[in-house]
Amino acid sequence: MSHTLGIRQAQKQKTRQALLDAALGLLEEQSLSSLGLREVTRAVGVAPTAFYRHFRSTADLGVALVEEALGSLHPMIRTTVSTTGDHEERVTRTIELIARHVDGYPAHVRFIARERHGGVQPVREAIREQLDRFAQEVRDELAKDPVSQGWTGDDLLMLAHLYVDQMLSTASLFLEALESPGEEREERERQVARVAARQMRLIGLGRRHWLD
Amino acid sequence: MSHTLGIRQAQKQKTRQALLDAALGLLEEQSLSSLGLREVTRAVGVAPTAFYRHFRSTADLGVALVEEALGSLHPMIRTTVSTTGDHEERVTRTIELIARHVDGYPAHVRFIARERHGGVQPVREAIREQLDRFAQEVRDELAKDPVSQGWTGDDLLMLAHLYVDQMLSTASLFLEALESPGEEREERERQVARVAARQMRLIGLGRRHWLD
DNA sequence: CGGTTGTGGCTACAGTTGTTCACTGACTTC
DNA sequence: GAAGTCAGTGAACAACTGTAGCCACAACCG
Repeated sequence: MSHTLGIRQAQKQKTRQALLDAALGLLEEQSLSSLGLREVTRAVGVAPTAFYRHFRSTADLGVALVEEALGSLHPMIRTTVSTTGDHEERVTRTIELIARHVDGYPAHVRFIARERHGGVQPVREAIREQLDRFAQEVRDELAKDPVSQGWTGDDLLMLAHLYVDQMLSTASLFLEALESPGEEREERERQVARVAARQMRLIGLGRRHWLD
Repeated sequence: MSHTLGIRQAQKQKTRQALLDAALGLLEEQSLSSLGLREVTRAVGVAPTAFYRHFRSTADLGVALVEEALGSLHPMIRTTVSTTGDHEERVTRTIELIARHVDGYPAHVRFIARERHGGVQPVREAIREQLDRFAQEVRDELAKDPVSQGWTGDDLLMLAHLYVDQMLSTASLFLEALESPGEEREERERQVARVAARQMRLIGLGRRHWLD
């Protein structure tokens, strides 16, 4: 299926990616609704009008960024939730994975947290769509677990949403810890991991006693 | 203690409040980091320079808005968490209260949800400060409950944070429901209330089995 | 090879922005 | 009642914004 792009298409993808990267960098200290098209092109080193060859507007670029930040995350979610082992083990592994992802893609995480409730409607919707998909996937994995016997699909979905929200909230806290002055950082990361682990453990307890 | 303001001070407070109100209105469809000072003064009907008599910058105005949106909410939190009755009853009453608050002050709720992770650092910090205070207050109320016997202060605080996050997330969902086209609105509100109630019930279950 | 396509550059335009300065005139204080 | 304070005004500034029209030139296709 993979068609080798012509030199032309390849160059276009390259500048497009440069625009996305530059925008993501600029969004570390402002929100999308204040991001200017000229600002982005200036950072890349292309003419302002070149922007239109790739995106209709900055809102459009924002939607593309959502895809980039969350689109490739679905397989990761599925495997994380479905890994075997006892509950305690799964909790620590999930949190470790979140921490690693935040370390690897801090700008993406910040972007999602910021624009989830941000001022640009199409971007908000794109994020909500992706998160809803996450919740559905988590529910599907939870359904396979023997603990879920007797649960209604509705209840499984509400638990899945709780997990997804919890994961995103934890990611955001890891991000804050990441921005701490050097010496405090590790300590704050450990504390975030500790609190998050106990919260997930508590939710897991509620889950096990749901049908009492 | 309450000193009657002179006519002058009263007028000043009045325009200050007008600026805050106008800003809150404008922030329904954009984020603080893109809010212009001239935009605000234009909406109020005063000269741009008048803005400086009240705020150093729009970020400064944002911090004032945080105070207005959350400052007066502390007594409400305390009484809500501490009300007597069985757990089920408390859950539905809390959610009812959140729904009512979102109905009464939708712009404030939107502002907090939007700027909690927004692009303006001083505002983010102001919100975090207030939410941390909420968590501490919730912990203090939880500590009085006999169910909390044997709990460490640390564990109570982590549970309190879970509750606060859950409340804010629920408020944001109510807000989305509020913006639905007329006929769907009530139905979506009911669904949000139902899911939120079950999530809080599940957390409550985890809480009761924490020390097993 | 020759014609077509399309990415990106350049110039220009009309609006907007934050901030400054000197100012007015109603209120407050002595 | 005179002197002082200070919220709000108006004009001017340089810098910035999104968008339009036209052009260059490298890559593509027949």
